Amino acid sequence: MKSVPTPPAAPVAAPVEINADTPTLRLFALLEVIASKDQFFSLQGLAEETGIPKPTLHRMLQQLESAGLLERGADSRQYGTGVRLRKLAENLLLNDTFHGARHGVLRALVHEVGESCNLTALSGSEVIYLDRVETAAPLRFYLHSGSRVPVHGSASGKLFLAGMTPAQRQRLLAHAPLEAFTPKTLTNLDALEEEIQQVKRQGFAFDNEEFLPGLLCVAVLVPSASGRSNLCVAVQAPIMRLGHDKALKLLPALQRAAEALSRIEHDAQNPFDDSASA
Amino acid sequence: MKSVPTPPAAPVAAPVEINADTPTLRLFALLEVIASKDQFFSLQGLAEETGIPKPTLHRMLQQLESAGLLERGADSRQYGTGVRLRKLAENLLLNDTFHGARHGVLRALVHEVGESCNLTALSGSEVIYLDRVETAAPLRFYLHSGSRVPVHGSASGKLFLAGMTPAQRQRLLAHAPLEAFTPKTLTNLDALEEEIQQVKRQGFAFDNEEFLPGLLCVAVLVPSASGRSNLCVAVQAPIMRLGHDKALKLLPALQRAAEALSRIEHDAQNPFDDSASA
DNA sequence: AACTCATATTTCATTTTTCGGAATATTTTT
DNA sequence: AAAAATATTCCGAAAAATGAAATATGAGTT
Repeated sequence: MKSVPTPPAAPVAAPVEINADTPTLRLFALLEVIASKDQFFSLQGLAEETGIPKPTLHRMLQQLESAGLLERGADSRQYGTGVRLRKLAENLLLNDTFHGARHGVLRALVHEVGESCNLTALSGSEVIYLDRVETAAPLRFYLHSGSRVPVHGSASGKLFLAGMTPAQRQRLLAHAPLEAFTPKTLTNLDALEEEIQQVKRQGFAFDNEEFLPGLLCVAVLVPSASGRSNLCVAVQAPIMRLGHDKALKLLPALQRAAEALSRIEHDAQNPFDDSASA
Repeated sequence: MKSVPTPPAAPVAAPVEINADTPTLRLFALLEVIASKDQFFSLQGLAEETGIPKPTLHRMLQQLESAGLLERGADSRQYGTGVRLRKLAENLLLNDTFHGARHGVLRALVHEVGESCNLTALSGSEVIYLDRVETAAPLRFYLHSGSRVPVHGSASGKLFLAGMTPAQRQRLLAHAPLEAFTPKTLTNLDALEEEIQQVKRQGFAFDNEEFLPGLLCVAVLVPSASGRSNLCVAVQAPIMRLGHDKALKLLPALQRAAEALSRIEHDAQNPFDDSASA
């Protein structure tokens, strides 16, 4: 029996330690606690969770809010992440992947499969292209890094959705209609949910002309050591060159690339873990 | 040997402003500069670019490095972003389903009404743009999310003011004189108060070229389960395209979007409560 | 090897910021 | 209307940031 990939660690209220040597790093640690939430939070709640005295926490939050890093929700006692923080996060991911080892892996993958590939992440309700390497073939789609595509009309998007809890997924999808980009776009919530379940079972996702007519795409998640992943690798090609069956044959190469990408992060995190690459 | 004189170190005259009121925010602004780079950088280079004195910058970088937010390359004089920072960025985007959902609603609204729309909140004494989706029309105002506009010169601001008690309103407005941005700006407290009463009666607010000449804007509050709301949706367009009467016709669509936005937060009102609800 | 020049790091007195207990204010609940 | 919960402000003591100057390091050159 095949075990499903472990879902993210249960959101158990754990005693979060905000220990750092300097005020700034404490503030930063606070941001990390906040970034790990998928809910708005109140001063009181955060104070209890972190053990920071309320006046101190109040000042911290106020500072972050006035800087645009946090914002308050409709009920003004609730805080959430702000525009500025999101922009920083996007910039960080965008600029970070272009150079370095990840780009190399992507290039190798393109060389192996012969079609354009890209690295994607979820940002808000859209999928953003972090990096992309083009095939040499003359017929191509114009999609460069930094582009955004809808979550329900992209292979990567489906994978990210599959990694969420039903509540998170519902929050993201239930309040706005699913725009139809092509006749094949899944615009029905139930159909999409079914597809997502299948994606979860399979471990990979297709986009079969659901965003751009003539464009087929297969994606897999880049496994993350800790919890959910916010990274996908995908192959993309004109359907006349890459049909469904042929795309399936590329899966092993994709998986290998995903593993390699995963290892890059892992190695960076554990510099002493000398895994002998025999 | 090296025959090329000097690597064309760009005559960096670009004065990146690191202006913030607190050490922490300065540090954060520095991180933003760093995040916008797609390559490693040196202390010297950053110092020149930002104008921060070298000892200060050195301490900042050291602090960030020892916290794992930055890393140094093999050549120990080169800094780049660290795992921890990337992890934060990924988490941030991954968990930001609220913003994602709101963005989706906003996008649908823009699609429906054909003009740029935005989501605003009151932050301090100003209105901040939480999110914005542009129309495809070529003539547009350049207002991006994160912008701040005065409370007395924006449709959203008037709605927020209308939701306050007279005492709160007074406290906020008496603080500073009402700056005139255009000839139509309400700079007189009594006139503003009268307008606010009307807004309260109507349930929506206009900004008729009171902030930018030629810009018309209509806004409604996003109803909040608990009393006062700190969220608005608004349509914005050049007055030549969107007159007063035409704007009135868009109100139902706005209201519907506001309802949808309201539901997003309502659906997840009790984060820690999974059994006690009636 | 010795010198030079550019960059990196340490030192330290001064200024600025943070800290958080206690008091006050606001909102929600009873 | 009172009580309870939550949010915000005050303010003196403690901690941290600041940056000019001094010092250290290292790459390139003579």
